[in-house]
Order: sequence, then structure tokens, then C-alpha cells
Amino acid sequence: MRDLDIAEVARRSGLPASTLRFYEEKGLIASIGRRGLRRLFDPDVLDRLALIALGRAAGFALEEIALMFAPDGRPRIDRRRLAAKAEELDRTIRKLSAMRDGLRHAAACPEPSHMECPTFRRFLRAAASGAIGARRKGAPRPKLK
Amino acid sequence: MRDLDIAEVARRSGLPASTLRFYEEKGLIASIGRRGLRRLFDPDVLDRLALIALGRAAGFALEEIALMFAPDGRPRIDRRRLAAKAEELDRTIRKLSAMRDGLRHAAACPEPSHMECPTFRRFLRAAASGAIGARRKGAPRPKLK
DNA sequence: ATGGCAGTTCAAGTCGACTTGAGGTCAAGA
DNA sequence: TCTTGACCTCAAGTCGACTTGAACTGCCAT
Repeated sequence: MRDLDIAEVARRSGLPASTLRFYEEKGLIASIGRRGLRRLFDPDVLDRLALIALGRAAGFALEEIALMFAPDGRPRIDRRRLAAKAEELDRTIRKLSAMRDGLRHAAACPEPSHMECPTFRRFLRAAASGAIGARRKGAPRPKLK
Repeated sequence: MRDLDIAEVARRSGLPASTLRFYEEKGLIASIGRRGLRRLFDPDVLDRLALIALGRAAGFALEEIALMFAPDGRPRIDRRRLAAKAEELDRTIRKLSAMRDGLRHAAACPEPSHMECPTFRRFLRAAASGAIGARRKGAPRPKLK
């Protein structure tokens, strides 16, 4: 039998067992049975976890990712959704690029106080007006550890 | 008297009064006095809020931002910190760009199933190996409403 | 002087993605 | 057979940045 126990899936996916249980509870993955109390997983679950990781990295919420699987378990990926997310990412990238440039300038700026630097003050006004705007949620990482 | 009440600060900054109270509690801003129970703010608070907005947009946590003000209230911005954040943003931008390109490809990909697309599968493996990695926390927005 | 309402305090709730803890089960090795 | 320790369940906790609700206060206009 090529079934994996949770520790094996954890090892191969890099995810803690608690996360795997959590994902199962959320319907993102499924175990194919039990040996005693213990979950057994089909090796396919690793592909699925990779897909989930990809989705997370792209900024999809778990709930959104769940919708990307057909009831039969095969990926059912909506191309428009992907394109929309790509657009969203692109907007985020633009904002972050602007911020990065602003930060770099502020870091290099020779003025004694940032408040005296016209460029910095322009950024300030932009931030105040919401033109830059805070980033949206993205996909927060659990921990680095 | 040119002092502002909380509603006025809210109006001019675009932040809800609850947030202003929260920021005060956190030591990010200070009211200059009270009229009865009601806070009065110096108009300077608006600059400070702009600075806070800028910091948030750049991905600093409130706690980090608090450290960027000297006890006298003047900004005390550490250039190395800014440069480091710029680097961090740059790394984030690279990852997001890779994701965006991956998404765009997946959206345009003619394969019947994404699993049959070699490019998609390369992304999958990259995600699984952690080469892409989820985004770190940034500055989550409260709501759009 | 009185009523309304903007303002106040403090505690608790929210959201997402997990983690942690307590207490229980059970398969396999000594 | 007995012990051990990986695995189990279920509830609760965590983190950050706020928001919300209940109960209260007091300035200003009528």
C-alpha cells in the first residue's frame, strides 16, 4: 500500500500535521481512510497541497481555493478568476514599487529632517490622500521559525 | 482657537474616530487637551497621521511606526530601516511579479486541464518547494465598504 | 432647563489561518 | 503484556488592527 500517514505527508509537503488536519476540516484535502484512528492519505494529496500552496502564494484565500476544486477533486480553475487576480497583483505591484522608490529616496535623502525634503513631503501627501493606499491582505505566512 | 475635535480630524484624515482613539491609545498620536470629555487635537496631528499612513502603506507595523517618532514627537526616521524595508518590498515585488506572470499564463493557457500544462506544473513545483513562498503580512486594510 | 446627540470609556468581538493544550486512543516494539 | 509515543478530537488561544456595543457624559440649541 502506497498510502501515507500524516507524518509522511507533513514531511513531504513541509506543512505541520496540525495544518493538514485543519485543511481537511476545511475540505481542502481529504484522507482516504483510517488505520485505527490515524488518517491515511493518497499520495495525490501532495499535488493538491502544491496547488493550495500556489494559490496561497498568489494571494487567494483558502475559501477561494476550495472553490477551485470540483466535487470530484479535480482542479476546476476559472481562467477569468486567474486573470482578475493577476490584475490585482499587478496593481499591488505598482503600489509597492512606488513605495519602494519612495523609501529608497527617503533613505538616501540628505536633508537633516525628512520633513524638509520636498520629495518626501510629496509622498506624505500622496499617502494622506490615499493615492498610495495600504496593501490588501495577501497571504500572511504562519511563521518563519 | 485652531484646535480640532475628533470629528474634524476624522473628516480631514479620512480615518474613523474609533481609529483615532485607537491610535491615541497606542501612543501614535496625542490629543492636546479636552473640552469637557472631548479630545482636542492640534492640526499637526494631520501630518502625523499622514506619516502613519505612509508607514502603513510601506508595510510597517504600527509598533514599528511608533518607534519612528522621537519622544518629543518629531519624526526620527532611521534611514537604514527605510533601506531595509525597501529591500524587503523589492523581494516581495519580485515574487508577486513571478506569480502574476504565472497567473497570466495559466489564464491564457489553452490546455484543457491546467495539470497538462508544463508551464503550470513548473509553477506548481516551485510553489511546493517554497521557491515562491507566500507573501508576508504587509499592511492589511480594515475594509473597503 | 432640557433634550438630543456627538463624544466618552471599557470590554469584547472580528477576520483569517493556523497553533496550542488538555485529555484520550491505539498499534507496534521490547 | 506493557509501555511508549505518534496520532486523535475538540475547544480555545494567537496575532494585528481595528470595530462594535453598552452604558454614560455633557455642550449647545431650543
